[in-house]
Amino acid sequence: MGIFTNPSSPSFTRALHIKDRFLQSFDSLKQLKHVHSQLIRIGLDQENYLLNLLLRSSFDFKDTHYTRLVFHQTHEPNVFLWNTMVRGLVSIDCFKDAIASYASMRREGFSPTGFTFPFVLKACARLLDFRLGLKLHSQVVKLGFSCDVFVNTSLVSLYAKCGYIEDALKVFDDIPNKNVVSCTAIITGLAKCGNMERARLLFDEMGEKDIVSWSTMIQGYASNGLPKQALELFHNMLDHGLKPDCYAMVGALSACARLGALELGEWASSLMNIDEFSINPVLGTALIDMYAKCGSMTKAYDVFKGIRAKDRVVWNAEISGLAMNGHIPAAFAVFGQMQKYGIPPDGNTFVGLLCGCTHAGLVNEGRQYFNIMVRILSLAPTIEHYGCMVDLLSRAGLLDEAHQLIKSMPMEANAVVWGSLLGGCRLHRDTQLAEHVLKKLVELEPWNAGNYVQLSNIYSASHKWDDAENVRSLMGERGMTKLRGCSWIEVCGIVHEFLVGDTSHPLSEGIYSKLSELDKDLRAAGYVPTTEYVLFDIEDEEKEHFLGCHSEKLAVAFGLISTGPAEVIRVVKNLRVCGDCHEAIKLISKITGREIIVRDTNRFHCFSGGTCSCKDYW
DNA sequence: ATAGGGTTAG
Repeated sequence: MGIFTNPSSPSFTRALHIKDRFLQSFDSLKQLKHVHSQLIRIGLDQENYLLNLLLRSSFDFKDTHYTRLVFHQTHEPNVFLWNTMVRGLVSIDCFKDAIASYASMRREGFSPTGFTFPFVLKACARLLDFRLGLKLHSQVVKLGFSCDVFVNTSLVSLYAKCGYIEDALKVFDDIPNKNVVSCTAIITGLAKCGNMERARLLFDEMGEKDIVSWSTMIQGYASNGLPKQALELFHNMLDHGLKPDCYAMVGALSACARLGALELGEWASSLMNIDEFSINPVLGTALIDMYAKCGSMTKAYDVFKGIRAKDRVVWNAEISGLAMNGHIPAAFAVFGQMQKYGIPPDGNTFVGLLCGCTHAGLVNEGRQYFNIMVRILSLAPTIEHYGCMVDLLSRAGLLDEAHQLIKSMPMEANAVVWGSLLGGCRLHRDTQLAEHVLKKLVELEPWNAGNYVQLSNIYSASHKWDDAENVRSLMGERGMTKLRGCSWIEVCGIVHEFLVGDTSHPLSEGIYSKLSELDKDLRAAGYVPTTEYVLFDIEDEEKEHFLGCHSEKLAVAFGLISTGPAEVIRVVKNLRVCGDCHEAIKLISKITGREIIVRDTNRFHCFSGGTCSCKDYW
């Protein structure tokens, strides 16, 4: 029996006093230890209720040494103390220790309670240990917790995190009293495996929605490449009178980043106290990334400067942003700063740096960074690093060396790597190697129509008519639908979408008359439309007249007629920018004196005064 | 007398 059962005991008031002290927070471990010493002095240091509060507070300081000391000095730990131990270890990310602690608890003969399982299952989920999960699940059943909604929600989350969505669904379906949390757990799992339709059905069926469920859906759309749906839901959430939390904000910002929707992104960020972005590095990173992907590095840098506790991810986002926007010396300088501040770089840091080298064609610098990473820092290069190196070498025309590197890689090359080599083939007009690469790409991405189109174009150009025809019929057999080129432009906070040859826009007439006006100007400037790009074109479209109707041209023309003369025109395209359009947009930037930024699947093209920041390589 | 499950950026 504990001290609180006997109010007449002389220690009762002192125990109450100490209990109240535990309900406040502690500024330092020293303060906590002081209260511990008081417990010992007044002889209450074996009072399990108070010890449990002490143990719980001790985890705030992430000092497992002291935590263990408290626990081991307890003569007769009860199940509350064991649960607190497991929970605390999970809360400080010591998942293996948490599981070990659970094992000790069982060895000591304690039977887990309904509270124990959520903690230990969470540890298991974070370790992605499916086998242990199965064992725990059978204990859950054996000990009679199969109807506990808390325990089952943890199981759903565990299976979903490990990628076993069917098992997760099975557990979920059998939960008798589902609630908003268990629904959110399964929605997370469905979103993770890309099944947003089913996730949405469940979401719409949920009676009660809270900020977590909204945020989960928004984030699910954003990370599954459905940014418009993400933003639509974000608006819905606001209409329901909910204020975005940092999770919803990160989802909305990443959707804006994908769409290149700068104004929307700034509007979204204005819904949150601006200080939050300086205090929370996750939020800050999302905002940097949004600005970077919208081509606005000046603003990204302001955010970056303001973030108080810059972790490695913050630094990486800034470096990558600068690199992808072509500010290479600045990217190198920020890397220098990062080292000065003693933040050790990781693999992602080097992806950013190598991407910068590729952008600027700095072959030697790229080789140096690769060596620093591998030889000095002993970081194992991933396929992304090889992709950057292949890109770098290919761009410089070192196609053989790039091809050799692919063959010598410790892993199988993926489509990105082969795609980089193909870029080099395109730039340096090597159709033979391109044919080889495209065959690989068709194998690796049988669903990607662009590869078939390019391969067939190359066959046609080298008069291999039969091969060309075979590729075409293969496309037909596989029921391929060509991915239609699609571009977005945001004007006054509204995202306008254009498809190839689109005439559905309300201002379509104005857009096309602007295009024919530009056509005259371009011809007067001596521009001759080129057909050689057709060879490597991924959009299989008739080019019956110059300045045809590729989506990026439509979007640019719309930008010209609907924005002020000093505004930057920002277009985002879902495919690589077409070569012909690229030439045309360069000249449009010269004739109109406008700055035009086109982000395609590979990189930024900043057109200004008749040239492009990509130096005609993409 | 004590506690619990679900959501974020590269």
